[in-house]
Amino acid sequence: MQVDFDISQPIYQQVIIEIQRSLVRGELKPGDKLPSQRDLAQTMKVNHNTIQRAYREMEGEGFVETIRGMGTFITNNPVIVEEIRLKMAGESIGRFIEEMCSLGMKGEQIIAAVREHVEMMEGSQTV
Amino acid sequence: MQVDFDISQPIYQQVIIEIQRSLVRGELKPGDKLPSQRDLAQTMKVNHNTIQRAYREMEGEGFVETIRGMGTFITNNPVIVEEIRLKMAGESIGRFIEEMCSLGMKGEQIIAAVREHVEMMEGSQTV
Amino acid sequence: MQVDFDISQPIYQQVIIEIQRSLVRGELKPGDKLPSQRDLAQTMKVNHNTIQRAYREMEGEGFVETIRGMGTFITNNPVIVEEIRLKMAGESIGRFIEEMCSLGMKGEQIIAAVREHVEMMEGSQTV
Amino acid sequence: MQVDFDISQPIYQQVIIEIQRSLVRGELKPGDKLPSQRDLAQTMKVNHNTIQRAYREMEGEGFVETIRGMGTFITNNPVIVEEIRLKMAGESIGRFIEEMCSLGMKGEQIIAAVREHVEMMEGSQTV
DNA sequence: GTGGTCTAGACCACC
DNA sequence: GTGGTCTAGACCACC
Repeated sequence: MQVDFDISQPIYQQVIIEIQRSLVRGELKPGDKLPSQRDLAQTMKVNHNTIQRAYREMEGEGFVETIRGMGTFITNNPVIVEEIRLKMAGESIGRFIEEMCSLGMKGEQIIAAVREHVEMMEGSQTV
Repeated sequence: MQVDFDISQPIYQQVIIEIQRSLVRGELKPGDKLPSQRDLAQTMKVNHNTIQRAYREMEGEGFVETIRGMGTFITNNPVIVEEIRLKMAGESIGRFIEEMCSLGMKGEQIIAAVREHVEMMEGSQTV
Repeated sequence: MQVDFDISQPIYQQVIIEIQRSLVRGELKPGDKLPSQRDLAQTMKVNHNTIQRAYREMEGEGFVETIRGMGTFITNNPVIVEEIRLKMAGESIGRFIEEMCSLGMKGEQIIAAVREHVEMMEGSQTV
Repeated sequence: MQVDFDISQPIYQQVIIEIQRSLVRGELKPGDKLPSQRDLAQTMKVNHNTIQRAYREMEGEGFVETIRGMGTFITNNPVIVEEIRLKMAGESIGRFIEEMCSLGMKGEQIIAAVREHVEMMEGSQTV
């Protein structure tokens, strides 16, 4: 879980996104233990308080649970995987549509452009 | 044209993108003179070689023209605005679809999700 | 808002309680601006991060709203005063009943003892 | 008998309360010998003069008796258990009603709120 | 070992 | 001026 950080976003948010991606990709599963705050801090070369902030935010969203003295765990509820996936997809779509609008494209044009791109990709993959 | 830079991409590319955005937004027009390399370097607080690299890349794409002793100008051809717009839209769509695929979503799902989001936005504005 | 801290509870929680009490007592009202994080930190002789933690927790509960560069404000909704009052009363009752149970008293005994005490007080105040 | 101390109250009083709680919980019985002042001081990590002060106060209340050369004993009278229980309950009720009044609640409301809370607890356990 | 709290102090973004 | 982020490091509680 070694990543380079972006200056355009707080580190703790990038930590959250990395963990959520791992969950969506299936590398982490509901009930799994996350690395200890200090360990992950060392691995990611950031301060333990920064990891704690990330873990605490995720706890506030019900995505992880912290048991004092034991560690932090992905909430043991299979539903969260789908929840996180949808949340991340929604954010991705939001950013994308904003970008397209700033390029002067309107709703129908955006949908058409995405469809075109998708069909092009599927065509090239002989689906 | 004050921006914050991202460490995830060379600065000269970010400079190019900023200039292209200005063109698409209509703040720059075909035939307009760009700031001198040293002026822009100062404004953007980057090294003037970085600006030079950006201008040279754009010249290679036929997007700008440098006239010795006069400065650098947006190519005086109205068509380039649309070209740039489409190029940027295509890049944006590419990144977006890549993100969605990494979240496990497939072609039709992506199109449906975008349509849903667009309709939601239009619904809340048109009514 | 000068208080002495208790070692039995985190400082940031004590800060939250002090602010909630001020609200319930009417010294603070919905919409009021709280002291800036740095100012309150200085007044209370704690670190600004400790105050920030308190403010952030309250924001998570929808009790205050922070506007970057402007400050932190009690949520401008009269309903919260009653919400906070009920929340604090509930916590108070919970602690009390726990204490009484640890003294071996049961439900009806506790109610009877409270009633007795209340009537004694009201009697002595000529109500 | 390991406890954390509160700065809001003299330590010797906290020592007294701990001993009284042990009696009410049945961990100590009338006639039992208390630890020696120096032993208890070491266990509780406080100065032995603090323990001496606590023992002396309790002796003043007739709750313990010190026999020169033998040690300090809980007064060998079964009635004291009930006395202590009632005294502690009374203090607890007093603090509680003060808290509720400071939240703007009046006598009947307080009784109603306690009854509600108690019934809720019993409902969830009896069923 | 694991998380929780706190500090002092730095630097940033927005106004 | 106001909040936001981050660090290094301390000390604590619980196991």
